[in-house]
Amino acid sequence: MKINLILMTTSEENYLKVIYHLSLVSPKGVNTNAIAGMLDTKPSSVTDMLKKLSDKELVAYQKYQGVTLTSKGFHLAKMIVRKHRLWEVFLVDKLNFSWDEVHDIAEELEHIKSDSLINKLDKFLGFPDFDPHGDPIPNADGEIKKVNKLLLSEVELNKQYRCIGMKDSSSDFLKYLNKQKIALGSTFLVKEKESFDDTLLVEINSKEITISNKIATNLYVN
Amino acid sequence: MKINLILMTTSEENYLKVIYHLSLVSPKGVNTNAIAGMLDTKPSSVTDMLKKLSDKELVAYQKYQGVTLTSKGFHLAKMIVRKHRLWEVFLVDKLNFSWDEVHDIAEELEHIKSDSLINKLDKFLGFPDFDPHGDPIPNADGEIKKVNKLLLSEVELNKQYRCIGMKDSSSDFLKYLNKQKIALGSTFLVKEKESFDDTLLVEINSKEITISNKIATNLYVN
DNA sequence: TTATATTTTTAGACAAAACTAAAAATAAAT
DNA sequence: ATTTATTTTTAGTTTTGTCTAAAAATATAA
Repeated sequence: MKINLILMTTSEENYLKVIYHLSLVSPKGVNTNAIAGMLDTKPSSVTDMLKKLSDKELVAYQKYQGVTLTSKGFHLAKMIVRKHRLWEVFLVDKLNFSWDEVHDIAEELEHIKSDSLINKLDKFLGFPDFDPHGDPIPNADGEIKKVNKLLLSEVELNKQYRCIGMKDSSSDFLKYLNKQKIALGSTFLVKEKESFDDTLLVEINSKEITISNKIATNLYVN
Repeated sequence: MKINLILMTTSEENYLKVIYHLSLVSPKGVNTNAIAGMLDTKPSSVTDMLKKLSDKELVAYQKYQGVTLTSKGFHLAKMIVRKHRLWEVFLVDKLNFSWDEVHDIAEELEHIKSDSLINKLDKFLGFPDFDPHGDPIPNADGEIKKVNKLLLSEVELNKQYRCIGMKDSSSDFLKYLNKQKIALGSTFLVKEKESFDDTLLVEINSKEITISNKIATNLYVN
């Protein structure tokens, strides 16, 4: 699929990316308000942009019915996600940023338009499959490595698990994890689950700590 | 000088950069038409932008009299040039782009807004003093390493010189140099100068070639 | 010095992407 | 099935950066 000819503005790319992320949760159709919320903009602005994206055949849009991505739009969205995550790997692995600092910078870098740039970057980084938060990096064809993962809140007691990603990659959450010395690859063993509030007693890096349900529902393990 | 608080659009940055480059040649004042030519835009658009930049106190602008950069504008311009050239080093040294491919990509990368990014990149690259075309890279304070250089067209006969930069860094010129196997660091020895058209007979990398005056006036040596 | 040419600026218009406020459609609740 | 609430869209503005066409200033030439 050669669709690099399509010239996209930064704004269009941001909409496409948000629709992509939201459609992973609600594949039936993404609503205007949800998009507006994610982009910190007004629903009326979203409607305008949906018409534009629809004209470009990147989304299927019916008034009042929400949007879905077309295959073109889906592929393009994955390419933007690919760029974002590759740049995050670069920032952490090569420039020594910490994982809670890279999102905003990658948010800018993802809009640089050059296929050869991103493919050379990919090679330079050793074709990584996952970004610093454990999110999968689509390859040049848009293919994504699937990994079976479950939330820490759903695991069996007294079995070893390994941290492989975060559902929430906000700076605040990542800083909390830093404080608790939880990182990608940390091993978890859930010893007890408090039935009242689902708080977990977890052995992590051979130290025991308690983890709230809110935290546990944002950590992926396998 | 802390002027990172000033938020600049990509367009404003491009104007500032062009005014910087032009003012190195005509320090008395840069004219509207010259700016329009460099940015491939209309003089009327330039006038509009000069007013904007003047309001921000980045340029000193008097109707019909051309512009000069203020110290604020001068520093900001050097920071943009710094980013451009550091990204060029990254593209060539780390991603293995050739020197004639990097300009357009660096043109986009130079507008990424993050001081820590550019300073970490600088460190990652080993604090280079020159970009792949031999142009000096301003440091974080805006200081530029001065090097005494002269044009190949101005050198004495039968003396060794080393290529240290190009006046013209266009892709076409760089491709010509590739073909002639001329690169940064190549050694030149001018054996003859044709008085009629100033064509040079040059020994370069122990091979003799003739070099037109146009080429010779675009190569810096020392 | 007056006429001509060039450069620069003004005035008004346009497209992109956002906004506000009001209207219309859909969903939820009585 | 109405009424009420929520969501979404329309209509009309705004801002940024561009444009064209015309006017004004400056530079060049006769």
